Parts: sequence; C-alpha cells; structure tokens
Amino acid sequence: MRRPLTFDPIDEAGRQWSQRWDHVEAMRAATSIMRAQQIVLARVDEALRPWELTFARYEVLVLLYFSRQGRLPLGKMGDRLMLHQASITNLVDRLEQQGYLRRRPHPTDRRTTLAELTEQGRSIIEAATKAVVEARVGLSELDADDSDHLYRILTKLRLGAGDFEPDRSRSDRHRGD
Amino acid sequence: MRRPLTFDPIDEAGRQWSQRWDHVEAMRAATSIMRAQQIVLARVDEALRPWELTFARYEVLVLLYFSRQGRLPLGKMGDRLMLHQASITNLVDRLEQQGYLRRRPHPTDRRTTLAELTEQGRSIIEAATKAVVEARVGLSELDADDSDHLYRILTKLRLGAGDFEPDRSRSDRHRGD
DNA sequence: CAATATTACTTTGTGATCAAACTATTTGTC
DNA sequence: GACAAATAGTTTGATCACAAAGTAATATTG
Repeated sequence: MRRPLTFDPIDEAGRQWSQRWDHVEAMRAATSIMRAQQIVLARVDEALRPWELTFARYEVLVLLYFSRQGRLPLGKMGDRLMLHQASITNLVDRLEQQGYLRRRPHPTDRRTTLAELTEQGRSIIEAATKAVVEARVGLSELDADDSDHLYRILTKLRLGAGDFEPDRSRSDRHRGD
Repeated sequence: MRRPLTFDPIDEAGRQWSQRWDHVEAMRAATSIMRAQQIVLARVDEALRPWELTFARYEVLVLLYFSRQGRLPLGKMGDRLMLHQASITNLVDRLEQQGYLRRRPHPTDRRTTLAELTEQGRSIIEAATKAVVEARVGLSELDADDSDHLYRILTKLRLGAGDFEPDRSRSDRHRGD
C-alpha cells in the first residue's frame, strides 16, 4: 500500500513550518532522527532475524559479552543501556527462554540477580555481530566521517540529557569553574 | 533507580567493539541515533502533555494543519508520515475521541475516509506548536548548524532507505544516467 | 456484466516500552 | 537490635507500532 513519494516529506514540512514558526532546522533534524531510528532498527532487526534477536536483545548480549566474566546484575545493564527496569526484565526473560543467557543469584547480595551468558549465547553473538557489521549497523549509506560527525553532534544532546557526566576529577578541565 | 554514569557508555562500548570488530563509527552512530530518538521523543511528549498529545498524534495534526482544506485521506497521511495503515487508524481513533479531528466520508470515493481538523484541533495546534518550538523540538543543545548537518547526513540515509525519490525530471541532473 | 484484482480502511494479535505498585533484601540510624 | 529508608527485581496495566487477516468499495478485463 506504500506509495512512493517524489519529494522529501521532511523538506516539504519544513517549507510549511518556516512560514509560520521558528527553528525549522530543529524540526527537520528532530523528524529526521525519528525516521532514522526506524530505518536503523528495521535493518538491524532484519540482519538479526536468523538468531531470532532484536536490536534490544542483541545489545543485552553484547554488553554481557564485553564484561569480564560474561555476567552482570540486571540493574547495571539497565543503566548502561539506558533502559527501564521492566524492559530489562522482559529482555532477560526472553533471552533466558532462548537459552542465550541464564539468571544466577548474586553470591553475596541476595537482592540482585545476575544475567550470565551461556556457551550458546557467546557463540551466536560472534555470528550475529558478523551479520550486523556486514549491514554496517544499518548505516550503509554513511561513510566513517558522516558517522563520526553524527556521533559527535548527538553526544552533545546525550550530554545535555544527563546520560552521563564527564569525569571532571582528572585532566582536561579548562573552563574556570 | 537510575545511577548516573561517569563515562559515555557508547564511547566505552566502542572501545570494546573496536578491539574485535569493524565499523566502530557506524556502531557508535547507530547507537547514538537510537538514544537520541528516545531523548527527543521524551522531551517533545513532555512539551505536549498539556494537550494530551504525543509526538505521533501531534504530527498527524500538523500535517492536517498544513493541508489546504484541513483534511486528508488516512492513506495519504500514512505515506507522508511513514506510518503503517493500522498506526494511522489508531492515531486518528484517538484524536477523534479527543475532539481534535473528525472522520468524514470522501465526497466521491466511498472507500476513502478523510480526517478533518476540528476548530478545537486547529486552535490547539497553534498553542501546542508554541510549546514545541520553545522546547526546540527536543534539540536545545544543538545550534542551527548542528541541526542542519544532522538533517543532511540523515537525508542520505533516508534516501538510501527509499523514503522518497528525488524528482529527476526537472533540473539538476549531473551524473550521466 | 460477472469475475477478479486492487485499493482503503479496520480489526486482531504480538512485541516493546514505561510508570506505578509490589515483594524481598540490605543499609543506615538511634 | 529494631525500624525506616533505600535498593533490586518483578508484576500489572497503558500506549504505541506493526503484521496479517478481514470487510467494503472501486477498477479492470474477458
């Protein structure tokens, strides 16, 4: 049912917007981000289909894969991935059903649950990542410069949103504060 | 429960990623896009809360607002907003309940349904947009150059995803095709 | 002009996310 | 040590998006 458009709908919306309101650039950028997210998500999900993984579940596995022991508390994973507790619970439920990780009690703190990569989990991550890399993480149209630029601009945004606080205790402090 | 991070989680993930796999820049950019979308969505939704609108429903109203007669077929709105038919149906359901638009039969084609802005709909769009513009559409940390850059880079992506086909029948055709 | 295909929208079911409420455990304080 | 506050994770209920199937109307064609 999708009819192809012969014009950029965001550019067109921008034209109308700018006749009445301010900050067209922000409007165009924000709308582009929304759309870009859909595109990336769809492409990565597609690349991950053979393992029945979604981007979100894949990120959980990669995070575990990167951890020293292959296991982390659920809460810590939520912090790192900027996800809600309930979302982590759901993702881990699903990954546990799939046999890619298992829950383990924390050795000392009985409140916390650890997610631990299974052998199967570890090995599919390597295969799945190969597919994700081949798909250029959904950004095949962009070269390294474009991607870096994107990352740098969006980091300003993430910083402003309080995602993280650059560690000011060591080195590069310039502004007199 | 959110613990503040003292480092950029994407930068950290990139460090690990680059030790094993290719295309770190794409990985960082893609992850940033995912996160940026969450941030923008949360901020715009927040700005729209007084009217009980979400970004998605707001976009539907703005699209109608921009149309000559304040009414459009549901299908056309889906094309413009890159949304699935069912999503449009849901959004229009909700906006109709809220009294911001109403469904109207198409005068000649009895298959198509038009969504038509109500007076209330028209007036709240103006107020709601004021709030959205004040929030800089969720991108307060970015200047006009950043936003333009973002837009231009992401347009490459959207073009590659087949979102639209630049009209090659008129003007600027350079490459010999 | 009847059969078939296409188009427009709705319905239903599923997956993902979040907020809020809940249980269990640990930490802090007097 | 007892009790309040904080922390970890789960459960429940809402919203939103999409896929697939269903209904209705229009267009095509033999």
